[in-house]
Amino acid sequence: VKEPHPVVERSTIYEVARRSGVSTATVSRVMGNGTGFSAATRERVLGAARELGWVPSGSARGLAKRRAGIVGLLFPDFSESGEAEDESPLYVDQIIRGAERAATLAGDAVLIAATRSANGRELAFSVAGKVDGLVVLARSLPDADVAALANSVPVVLLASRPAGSGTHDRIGADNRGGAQAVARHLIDDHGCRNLVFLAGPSLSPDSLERFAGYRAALRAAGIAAPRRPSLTGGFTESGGARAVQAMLAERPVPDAIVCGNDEMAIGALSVLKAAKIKVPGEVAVTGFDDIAATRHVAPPLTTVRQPMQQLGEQAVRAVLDRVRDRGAERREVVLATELVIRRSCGCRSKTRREWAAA
Amino acid sequence: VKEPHPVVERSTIYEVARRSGVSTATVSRVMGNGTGFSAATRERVLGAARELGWVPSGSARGLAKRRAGIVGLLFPDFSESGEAEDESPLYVDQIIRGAERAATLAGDAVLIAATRSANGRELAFSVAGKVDGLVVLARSLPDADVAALANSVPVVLLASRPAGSGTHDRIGADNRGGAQAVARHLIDDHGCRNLVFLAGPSLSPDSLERFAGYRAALRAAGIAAPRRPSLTGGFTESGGARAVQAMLAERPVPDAIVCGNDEMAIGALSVLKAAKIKVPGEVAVTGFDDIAATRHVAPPLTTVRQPMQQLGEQAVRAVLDRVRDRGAERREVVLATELVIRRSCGCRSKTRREWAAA
DNA sequence: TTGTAGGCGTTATCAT
DNA sequence: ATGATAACGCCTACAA
Repeated sequence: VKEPHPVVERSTIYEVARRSGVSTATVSRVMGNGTGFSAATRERVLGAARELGWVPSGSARGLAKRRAGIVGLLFPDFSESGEAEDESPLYVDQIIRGAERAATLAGDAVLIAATRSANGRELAFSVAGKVDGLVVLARSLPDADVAALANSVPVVLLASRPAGSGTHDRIGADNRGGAQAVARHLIDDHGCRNLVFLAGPSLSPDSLERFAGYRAALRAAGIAAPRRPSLTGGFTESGGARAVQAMLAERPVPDAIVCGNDEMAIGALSVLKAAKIKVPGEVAVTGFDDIAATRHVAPPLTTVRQPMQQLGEQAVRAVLDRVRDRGAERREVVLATELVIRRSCGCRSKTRREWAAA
Repeated sequence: VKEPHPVVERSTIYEVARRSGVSTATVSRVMGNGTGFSAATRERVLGAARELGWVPSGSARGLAKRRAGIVGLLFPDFSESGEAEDESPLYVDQIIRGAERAATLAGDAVLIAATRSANGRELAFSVAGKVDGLVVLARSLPDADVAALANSVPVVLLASRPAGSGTHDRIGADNRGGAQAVARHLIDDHGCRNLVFLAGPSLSPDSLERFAGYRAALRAAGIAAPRRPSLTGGFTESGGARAVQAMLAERPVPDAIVCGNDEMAIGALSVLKAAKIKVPGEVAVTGFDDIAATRHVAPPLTTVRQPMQQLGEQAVRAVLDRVRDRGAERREVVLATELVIRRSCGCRSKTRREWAAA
């Protein structure tokens, strides 16, 4: 059976103009929320447009206005890189949501593209042509490619290496401060002295910064800390589980395991449970990001909240601003992170403030 | 301090042509992965492009080829509709991921836009102009608007009302079958006779279908079932919690609570726990979707897996196919769902098959 | 292999 | 308030 499908040959402004008895200029005026036409004309034009199912071509419009009304978001997708499991996908999803919100609010749309294994460079330049500006999430592309990209279109770096990383606008979260805060809490409020840090991918700026904050806290407490993280879990749940498993086989249980993100902490929790090691009784565990699952695991995870949606929002706002004024001063925004105390650190739902008071 | 920012005035094909000593036609050829030029020319052109930081304008290209190389994804965002909490955001995020993957694979990009309270119609038509085709997630727009949209651009419905819903292509999951499967499992394998269904938003096609499947299972077992769900939780965790809370105050604890999605089931679990009602001991609880958190709650949630990424993938594949051949036969795809047995139903990690064997 | 030139659908500048 | 009419930056026959 051959089902007839309504063929929609896209109509043009000319047809609308003819049908409504005006010039294309007038049609353009009523569509471009401009002014300079009577109410009657407006209705006629809108009516004709509706009848023809016409919507102005974004391409033609973009060409004429030299503005596509689209901002791109480039992020890395590691889901095919060996691991069957995605690497902190929730983090990226939140950023996407934030970006979408800010863009829509500004009357723009957002184009998303995940750079995978090899296609990165090519993909990046493909989307660069379609957008007015680009926000590039950390580890989406090699630095050289990012530099080249920035030579073709306004680029804002997201969650990348802080400062000195070049001449681009940059939005990020205070990873260092957040990590330092959890570690300090563990040390000061729970008396931990023997801690270990479970790091993410070695080239993750986030992981690097968090480790730096962790070290700073230890240093401040006069506790020796290794120069490099002793444990590595690739930011995934299974990676975190494996790392802790291995640790258990090699050394005594520490006072606390400070994890580079929530997924790894959750993985840690599960192997600790399987090994019948009590959390937080025998060892405290903390995460980073504050993804939804942190509230559901047992015990609820103490972690550091990162304003993920805001990161996305601020990033597109930054590109949009730069698109409007390419000569503007370079922007560098660091959003605050917040210690979220639950049970896995040893607290019983007390807030940080209550601890301070005690 | 006024930091100088590298101003990137976008260059054009003309400048590249001049700089590399060829015509614009040749430049176009080497960019459009076409053929018809010597290796030497190619290098010269590419070099000039790189030096100028030139990438072909998507707008100009789209206008000339009558193809933007972009497909749009429209989804609803309920996060501002009173509830502070998002409604099953994870579901949408997965679909976005799938859509992105399929689009990138096809050499296209995907534009995302969330329809909120009022902006819906306007937003939809705005993105319609920027894309070659549109996948519209259920409840993004009133039916009338969808119909109007489809009159302007190829539209594929995602997770919407099945069949008869008009003349659009449609991709969905077997919600009915999945719901029927869990319910049957509860009845046949766990001897439940007194079940209740916790529904989502009343106009959610997914919720409707799941309830229908639930009823079918009861009917098949000779159990009376109400025509309409007795409990409603708006697909959110807090909504699910409230609904179960209310239920507890009004009637005896049932044998099982079949939830319309995982978030509500998780909410149910938490109030049940607070009320010291044992799951699955006193009451079984099941979810739908199989989001990540289902594995972390206690007890792990028995649920129905829905291939969320695949939904997104298939949907963009469908639009892309339709863009290529507007006269093609209408497509209607229903992806299979899968019963995922964990502990909240009363099973001890047994698979469905093992139950069948027993 | 390469160049010429018309056209793609809008917007915007001048006129009127 | 409305109409002509150049751009806008690229693609693609058609020629050479």
